[in-house]
Amino acid sequence: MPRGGARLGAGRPKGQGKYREPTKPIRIPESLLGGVMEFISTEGYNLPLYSCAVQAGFPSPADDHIEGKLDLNKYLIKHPTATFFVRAAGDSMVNAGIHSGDILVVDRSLEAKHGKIVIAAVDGQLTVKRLHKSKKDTYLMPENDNFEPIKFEENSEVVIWGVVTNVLHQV
Amino acid sequence: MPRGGARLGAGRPKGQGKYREPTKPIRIPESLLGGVMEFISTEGYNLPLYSCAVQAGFPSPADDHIEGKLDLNKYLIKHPTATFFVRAAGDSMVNAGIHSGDILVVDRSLEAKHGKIVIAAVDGQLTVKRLHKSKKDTYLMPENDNFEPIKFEENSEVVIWGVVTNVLHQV
DNA sequence: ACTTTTGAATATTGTACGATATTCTAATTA
DNA sequence: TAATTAGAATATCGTACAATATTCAAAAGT
Repeated sequence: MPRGGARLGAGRPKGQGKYREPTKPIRIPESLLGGVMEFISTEGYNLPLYSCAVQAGFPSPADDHIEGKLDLNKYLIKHPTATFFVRAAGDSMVNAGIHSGDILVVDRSLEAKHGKIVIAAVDGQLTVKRLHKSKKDTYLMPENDNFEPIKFEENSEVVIWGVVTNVLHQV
Repeated sequence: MPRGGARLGAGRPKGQGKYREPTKPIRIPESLLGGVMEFISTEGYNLPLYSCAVQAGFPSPADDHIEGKLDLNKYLIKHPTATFFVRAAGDSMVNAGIHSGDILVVDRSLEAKHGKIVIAAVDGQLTVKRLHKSKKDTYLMPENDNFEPIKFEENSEVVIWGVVTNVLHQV
């Protein structure tokens, strides 16, 4: 004998799947499969960002500190095709907060303006310096008194690779 | 009349597709579709890492500086489910390379050992300090002479949230 | 002999579909 | 009347499949 029957609200409810939301099948290159799986399982590496800043009003519980969610790749990399990293060596830029071993995020698509910290190839060697432009000359300035400025000649072997946007320091 | 015919090597060659390699269809939650697309188009945000370090032998062209490829999320986040970020405020840790406005990567799964920089909630307020453990006492030490150490009592309102692994500084 | 045309062969790709999982309610049972 | 059960309804998921794209070389044309 029949049981159940036509009625409103029968059937499996939406959002009961593995991801609690609808999905779409798309094709993934095999080499990126693992990465995509991880990307999904971490929800796109969107991790919470809290704030140390003093809150208005009375001292508040933990949740009130939350500022939002952050994906480091999206936060640090504005132009994926124009970005690369450089591992800093030496202490010529400690005053700018760049220590030996730090990873520098470099954007090749940004204009190398006066005052920006840039990566330059000098004599086939990569160096990180602050760009100092005046009406007459352009210099690559270290931020450490033990090092000498490098004069930037138009037809010299000095090539600016890109502008440093962030420093990743290991504590 | 028939043309062509059975023969070796006929047909579309492998690796001619959009991704130059075989693909597999998998289901993606709709909310992550955009992120996954971006992830694929940037090949998993794997960007080149160059080295400033002095190379052995004669000055070398650009390619010789390459150290490999780097995905920031993988590099900075070892335990995705236990990691969160904190935006630093104030100057109490400048000597440790932490400036106001920096993003701190915090791993909740690491043990807060002596000497580690930690995020702690003190009076409902998040602060970043260096953990100083001696036989008798535990202190939260600022790395700036203008600030006072905070004594860590077992039953106090001080709770350690996690260990700072990296500092992301904007130049 | 060289060029062009044409169908065969095979990789690629988006999506339709069968199988499964889950939940609801009416019918049945205690 | 309350607890249980079976069938209906519908979302979900992996993958098979049809349609497409691309290349190759034999046949036809010049």
